[in-house]
Amino acid sequence: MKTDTVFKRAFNDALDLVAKLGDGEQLPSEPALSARLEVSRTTVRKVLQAFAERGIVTGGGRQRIVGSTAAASERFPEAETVTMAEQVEKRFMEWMLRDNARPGTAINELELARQFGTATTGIREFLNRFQRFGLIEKRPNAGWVFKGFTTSFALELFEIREMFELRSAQAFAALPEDSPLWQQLEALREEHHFLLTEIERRYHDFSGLDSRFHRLVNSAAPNRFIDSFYDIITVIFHYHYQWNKQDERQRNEVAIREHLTYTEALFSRNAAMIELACRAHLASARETLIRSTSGQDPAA
Amino acid sequence: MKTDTVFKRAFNDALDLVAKLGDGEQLPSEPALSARLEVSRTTVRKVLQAFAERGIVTGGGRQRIVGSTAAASERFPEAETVTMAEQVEKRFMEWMLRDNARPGTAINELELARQFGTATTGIREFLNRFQRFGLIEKRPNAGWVFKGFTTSFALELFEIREMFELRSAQAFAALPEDSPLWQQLEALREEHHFLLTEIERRYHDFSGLDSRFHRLVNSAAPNRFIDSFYDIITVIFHYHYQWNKQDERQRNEVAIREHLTYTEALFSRNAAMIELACRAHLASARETLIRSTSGQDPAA
DNA sequence: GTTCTGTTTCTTATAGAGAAAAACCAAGAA
DNA sequence: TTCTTGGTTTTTCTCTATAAGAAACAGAAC
Repeated sequence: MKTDTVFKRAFNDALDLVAKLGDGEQLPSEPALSARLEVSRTTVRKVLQAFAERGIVTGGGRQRIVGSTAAASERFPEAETVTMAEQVEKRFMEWMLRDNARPGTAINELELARQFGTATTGIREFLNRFQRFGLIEKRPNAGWVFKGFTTSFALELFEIREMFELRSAQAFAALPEDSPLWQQLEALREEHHFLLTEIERRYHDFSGLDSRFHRLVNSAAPNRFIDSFYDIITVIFHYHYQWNKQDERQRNEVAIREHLTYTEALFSRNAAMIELACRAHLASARETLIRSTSGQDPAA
Repeated sequence: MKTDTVFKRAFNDALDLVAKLGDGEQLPSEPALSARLEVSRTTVRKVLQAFAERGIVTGGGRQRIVGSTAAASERFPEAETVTMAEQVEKRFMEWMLRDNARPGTAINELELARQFGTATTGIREFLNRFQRFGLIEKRPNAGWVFKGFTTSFALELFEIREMFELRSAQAFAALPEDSPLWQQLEALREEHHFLLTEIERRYHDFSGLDSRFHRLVNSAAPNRFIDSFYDIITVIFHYHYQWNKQDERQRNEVAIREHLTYTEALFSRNAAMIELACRAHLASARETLIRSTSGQDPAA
């Protein structure tokens, strides 16, 4: 059976919306809500019905009014708004990174399913998608092997990343003066400066900024394979950051400064400078990743 | 329920083996057969039992002898030896390339399942794996869209391919004199020459040679992401060749000559020559692919 | 005529089950 | 001791089923 996470998330979102509208106000139409909440009208109607039952809205048909219980109404817990597939991803990444799974470990669909409390179907689906990360390998009819979060993984990942990023950075520099990307770059520069002033308190926010920065650079000359590769980077770093807190503040501060140098170089449009700044930044990012790999490559 | 394609394929293979042994000969042990046929001993035993029932082998335990009916025994038809997943891939690629599906077409799991005569699970699994080809896109809770086998697909594919191949080719040139890869390259050169002499009759054989040649170049400095990307190339070309027969003989002859120039360049270890030869070959391969794309990119 | 709601139909996400294949275990033969 | 076979357990592959969610349809309201 499907989980009703979509409904629950929409319910919570709609609750915020209704609270913002205030008591006695008229609700938007179903199609309007559907667009706003980014779910189908079917789900909107289900939410609306739940609201009616709880007295959050009164009246029906075209006359739906925000009721008095709206503010007091209970939300669904966050945990119930994540889809099964997302849970599997999260749990698997934790298993891999936090429990420090050894290279060569056999991955057992059935066992993972039991451990995660889901059906095997979901595990299989995840593993099939996850295959492209280059961390697991399938042996037909005999399960999967974990290849290990090893040094050579990090090296291979960064070899490609460097090729892609250098290419995109040069493409960025070649952008016409009036490209909107320059303004976006300027805006990101501001954000970097701002984060630097608040670094003590908000250093965790760098992760998201990092991703947006590199995606912007990559968007100068879009290529679906590069985008897709960047998805891998993003996921790896996302979980990696959550798990490796060592020197986080300092690492991030260094990275911000590197981004700023890199940004300068882009604005200068000087190919040599760009290459230098880009290489320098990637080299230090690589170091960080390597330091947290298991180090042990499986015997060939 | 699982298909018994593994058993049937093993049965056929074992039949070949038994025929080669000849009447009255002793069979290898179960573990030996398991290794030879590349299936588990469980399957070997099932085959052996089937052989016993058909009188293909006589005796049991450690004394299994090839019987007289071995030569006359019926094989399972090829069609029954391909696994469901392989069938789905084949049918889907045909749907995409041969039926010339339009960019933006919605892909319906249920409909494909009906069309291919399989359960939806298998379709889902395939689509999830196929996602990395960059030809389809998932919209959560609402199926998949086919992005189209378009010109920009071909361009993006070849942009990456060129980056990877240039890098690998230079790495190849930097290989030590005594690397075994040089001999393999020499052997492939021979094969190219030989194929050229028989080109009229055997031009279809180029496809496999092409794949082996480029994989050899890539193996100079292994990188899992490059390998994985090359899997995509291989599959695309495999099906593309089956479908686009136009000028096949001539195209392949040109490509063989390009490979030979490319090989010369590698042996020369001259970076500039290598780049030139590699670029030239990839450019003509790209042209071929572009000519068979639908050409119509979806409106942005 | 456009936009809305009520209703119906179709599709996706997930669970569950069972046969095929692999992996394991123990006892016997070489 | 090492390899082989017979029997048992575990895991993968694939199908079926069903609630959740999207999409299509039709009539009503603006």
